[in-house]
Amino acid sequence: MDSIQKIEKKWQKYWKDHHTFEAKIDKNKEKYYYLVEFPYPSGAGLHVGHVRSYTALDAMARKKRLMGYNVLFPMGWDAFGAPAEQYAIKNHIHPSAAVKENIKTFKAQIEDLGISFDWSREFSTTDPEYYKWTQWQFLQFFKKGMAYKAKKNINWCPKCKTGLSNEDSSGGVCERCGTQVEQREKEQWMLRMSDYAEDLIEGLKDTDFQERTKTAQINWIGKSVGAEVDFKLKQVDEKLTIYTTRPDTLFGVTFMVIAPEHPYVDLYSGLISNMNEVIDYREQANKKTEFERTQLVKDKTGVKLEGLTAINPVNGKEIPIYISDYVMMNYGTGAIMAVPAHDQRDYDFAKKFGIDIIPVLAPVYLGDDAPVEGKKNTEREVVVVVVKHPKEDQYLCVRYQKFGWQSFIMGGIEDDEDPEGAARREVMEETGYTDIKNVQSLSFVFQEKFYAAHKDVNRLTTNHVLVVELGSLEQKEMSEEEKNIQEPVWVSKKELRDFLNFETHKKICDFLESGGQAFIEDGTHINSDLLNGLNKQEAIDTIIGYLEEQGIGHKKTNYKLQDWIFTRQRFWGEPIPLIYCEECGWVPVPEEDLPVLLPDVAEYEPTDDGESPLARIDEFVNTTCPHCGKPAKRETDTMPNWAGSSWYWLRYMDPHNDQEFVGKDALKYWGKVDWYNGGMEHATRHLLYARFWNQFLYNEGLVPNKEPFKVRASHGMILGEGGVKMSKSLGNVINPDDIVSSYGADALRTYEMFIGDYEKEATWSEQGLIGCRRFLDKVIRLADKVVEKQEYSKEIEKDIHRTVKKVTEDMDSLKFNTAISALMILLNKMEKMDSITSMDYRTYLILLNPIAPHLTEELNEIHKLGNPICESSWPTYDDAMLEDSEKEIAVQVNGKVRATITVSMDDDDKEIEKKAMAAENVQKHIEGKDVVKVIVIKGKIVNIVVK
RNA sequence: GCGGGUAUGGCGGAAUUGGCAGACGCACUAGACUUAGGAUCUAGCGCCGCAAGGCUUGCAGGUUCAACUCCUGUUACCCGCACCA
Repeated sequence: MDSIQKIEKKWQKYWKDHHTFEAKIDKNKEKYYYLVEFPYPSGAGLHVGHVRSYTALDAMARKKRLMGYNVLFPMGWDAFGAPAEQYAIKNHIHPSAAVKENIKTFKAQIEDLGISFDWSREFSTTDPEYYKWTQWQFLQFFKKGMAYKAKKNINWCPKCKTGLSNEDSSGGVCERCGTQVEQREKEQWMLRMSDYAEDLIEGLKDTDFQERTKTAQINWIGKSVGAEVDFKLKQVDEKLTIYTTRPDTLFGVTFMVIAPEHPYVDLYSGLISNMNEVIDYREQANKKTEFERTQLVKDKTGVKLEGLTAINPVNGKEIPIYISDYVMMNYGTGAIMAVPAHDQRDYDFAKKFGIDIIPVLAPVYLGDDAPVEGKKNTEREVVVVVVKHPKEDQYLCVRYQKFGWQSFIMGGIEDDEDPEGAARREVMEETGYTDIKNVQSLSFVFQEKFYAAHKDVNRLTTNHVLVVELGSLEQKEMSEEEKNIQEPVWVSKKELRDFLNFETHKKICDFLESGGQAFIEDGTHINSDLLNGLNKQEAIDTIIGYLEEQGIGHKKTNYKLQDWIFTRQRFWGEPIPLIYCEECGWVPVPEEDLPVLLPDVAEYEPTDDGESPLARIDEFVNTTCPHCGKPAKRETDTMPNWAGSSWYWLRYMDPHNDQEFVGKDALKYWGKVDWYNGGMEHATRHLLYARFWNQFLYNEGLVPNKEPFKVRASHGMILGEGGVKMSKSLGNVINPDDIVSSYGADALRTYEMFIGDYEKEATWSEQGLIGCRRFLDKVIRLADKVVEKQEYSKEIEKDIHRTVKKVTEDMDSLKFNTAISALMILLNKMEKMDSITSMDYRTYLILLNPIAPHLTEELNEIHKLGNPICESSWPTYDDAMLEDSEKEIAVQVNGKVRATITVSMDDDDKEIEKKAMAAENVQKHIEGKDVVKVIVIKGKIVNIVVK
């Protein structure tokens, strides 16, 4: 046999010469469209991670073809972007030259792997024939008002000297270089992606994406349902509109916060007496990077607007207004109502600024004695008083002898009392301490439902928790009788939890220890007028109804998803095909003038002034208005590198069409991508952009499906030996070329498919690779046993059918590792036989072909087993051949395996039971015991239960 | 903080969806053979134990004749989002 490399080259040439993998529209065949994310052709060349996903889809594609499907499996290049530009800047050559060079390397590497891409459909996003249509589609957005230019604060990377979309500056750093982004005001082209927020969530239902991909998208879109509420300003006849998801807590509003950039700050600067302080704060906030704003989460800052207040629309209370950078201008209305009792951020702010905290929602606990049905229901307002020792770290508790209660001091609030008064009275009455220095009401209120045995009624108590400080231990005399009813006890902080026998009082300990926190869970509304007694959801519905009735608010859904910033101030991207005319405004370049080509000059450096390098090229900039013919200027910003990848799968269907971006017939036949493979890092960027783009085209009637992709799968990363990420600096990068030249492409492919769960990370192991090479060598040696015969060997006939089934199913669900394992098992069996038939061998080779295509073709040819495998069909299996007539099953005694017995498929349960009981070791374990039960699961197991 | 995920021998990982845990591969051990290699073949290989046997799927409970699998709680790690009201 020739060397591995020679064989691989030979078959690669064969497939190329015979156009084996070129897809043609064939209405008699069912289509299947496999897509793998096209790479950015970097100078570093192919990575073993690319090999993993390309091979996986290649294996599925090859198998589907053998099964008779018309498979589209294309490849191309996503070549706009920074690295090529950097290279060009350094070496003063046009980026397209560098791109051309890199593509050549990449393509040769992929061809060496024997991936069955249809190269007749290859293109690069940087080809003018391609980006002509990217520009054309941008104009469709423009014409529908879906692209607009807006001056706004954008994310600016000072290193790359370009604006970035929110998706590209996630976490406040530039996706490309990791630099902290700054906020810069700039005019930018935007695509109205936020209009599609709901559709992008809804559309997920029509896809089979992995759960993690769906949730990543849903989180990014960030839908929240709430209400907008208008608060009148006291000093002027104007209202401040806020957005909240918790309109049910409206009665607990004690202040409001607006974003530092909120327009009201300037609008009402005349009314604000501390404007200097406010402006100061705003400037500081502006200087903070996104990073600083989010890193200092805990520490709230802000300034009160003196002289400007709002009125709570539901109770008429006057409410102070603050500015603070914890409220963002770009979400909701840039203003919030603050309810410190029920929002942690508001709570932190209120604590820092000494603002009131009013609980309006109380948790409801069930007492130890549950309410009894049929008993009278009564309600009571109650205080629970935590008394601090004046010197020691101790708390005053009470032992209520009669009921065995050990608790804080408790008591009812009388009609003419407030909670504070009740607290004072109860402390004095029950414990005799009189020197009460200070009573503080905690923002902790809870309700408890229980059966009050001493009164024989059901009770619902609303418990107000107060903290009392004593000035001294001055105490009035208490009678023995009183002490017998209730005995005051000082308990140290450490023993407090053990002493208290009320669960609710332990919760008070939690609250005190945590330093206080907002209550954000569900409960029952209190202090809330029409909402009292309702739970969270009921109250939200009720109050929204009320607000709408009164015309002071309405239900509102908000999304975090924002419009797509679609311009970059860089050279190496698609020029935006628009012209600015003093007379006519923005005018699209006429379709017949597309593409607007990137000029061919040697100045690619980005500029500090935020202008694209294209702005320096007069011949490019100066043109005439297509509308009125007067002198006009071209847009000089370019598109982001996500533009070209937002529709490339459509172009593959019809890549050479110079009349349309894709022909109708091709669209109709190939439809949507059936299986799309790509990296997890694109779950919220490329994948969202692509879906948005496609949905827009769908709404314009330009494509037949609203969702472009059916299945989305992603491969796990391949880590270097030792489980660390492969990186140049660690020097542990595996170059696929080296592996191919020393072990062969088939061995590399087999190994990468065998390495583990396709969707999880995997660690590279040279030894593992060698193991796979050995496996292929064994397959070669197996040929020595072959005798010509057109039927399966009786001995392994069933094994072959089972393996066909296993491999067929596993390969469709990315379980390549178990498919290969099944093939190894079958191989081990065949190796033990004296001879195998040519049909055994050929079937085996076809099953292995999708994984190791070169070797299997070669063996098939040199042993004259039949047509080239790529021109043959996938084997089928017979269900009747899957089961053995006899089977070994386990016999358990009390769940422990004690023996195995051989049963025939025709044996009935009685027969099996008889055999099980007869087994020697079973006898030993049931001897002298009662057989309680015998469970026979046919074909699986017998379990004998004894006592 | 919110959301998603993972946890099984020395290692990568299997387990028909509740039915013999550790398939298959790697590493390792012993032996055979040789053309001395990235060999090949045979046997062994979760842990404790001479054995009988016992223990074992992150940890603690529960349901069941039977739990890696279902339920409750808990820990650790990974990923995504995050002052989003």
